Amino acid sequence: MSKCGRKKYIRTNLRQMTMETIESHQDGRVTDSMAEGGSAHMQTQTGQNSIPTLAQVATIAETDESAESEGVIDSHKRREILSRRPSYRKILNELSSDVHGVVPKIEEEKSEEEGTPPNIATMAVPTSIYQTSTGQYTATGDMPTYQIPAPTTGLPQGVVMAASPGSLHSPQQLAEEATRKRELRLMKNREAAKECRRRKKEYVKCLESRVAVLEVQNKKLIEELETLRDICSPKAD
DNA sequence: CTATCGCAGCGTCAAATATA
DNA sequence: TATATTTGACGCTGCGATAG
Repeated sequence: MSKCGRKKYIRTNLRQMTMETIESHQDGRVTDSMAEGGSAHMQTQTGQNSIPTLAQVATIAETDESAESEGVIDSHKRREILSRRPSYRKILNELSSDVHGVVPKIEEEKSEEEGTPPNIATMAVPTSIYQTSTGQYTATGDMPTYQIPAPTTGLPQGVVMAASPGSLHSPQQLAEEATRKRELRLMKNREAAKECRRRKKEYVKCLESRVAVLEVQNKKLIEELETLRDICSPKAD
């Protein structure tokens, strides 16, 4: 693996560790029990648990160091270990149903009916609500105000719709059709990847703001506890 | 000035997941 | 179940910071 690729791999592990930590703190459950119960996590279709535990992830990161020198772990094995989590949208929605007001909620896309401009979703974020191209989010943290170009609903300019399959005759036409389909697929995936990365960034921001909120809450509760202790058990002087 | 590093973003592939 | 969508992983590029 290249230096860059490996760096990103470790980063991914750290993200999973962070999520496990945050979610465990959120509802007081330990990570393993979350994987078992009806939480936001899910199992893959093959029945394998999609969530590596903290220890597993740490082990992965450590073993990867040695594996790099040995050149042992291939990408397939990694994929098995780091199998996919639910989408960011899903995770956030799950979290938001647990803790209202603390976690932003990603709603389904309905910008068209709500009369938003065709290409720009204005992000007026005075306090705790912000909107994205995929819908409306709420957040308690200090979210930046910015504009996100809404995804184009139709095909981008320059894309010509396919002729009906029945109209194709020669092998050359079939090849052209295959090429066109591939280009269309690549273009759609390109856009999807951009959108996915944008969602991921929002997701990370939401988690960060949530951490900030919870830290403040924690601090207040500790102070409150100290106060109550002082009241209940005054020092005998 | 040049080499190196760290980071962010992009395009692509492949697999997991969602949906019709 | 077939198809569409989503996202992790990878490799690559460009940019700014820093050391030599």
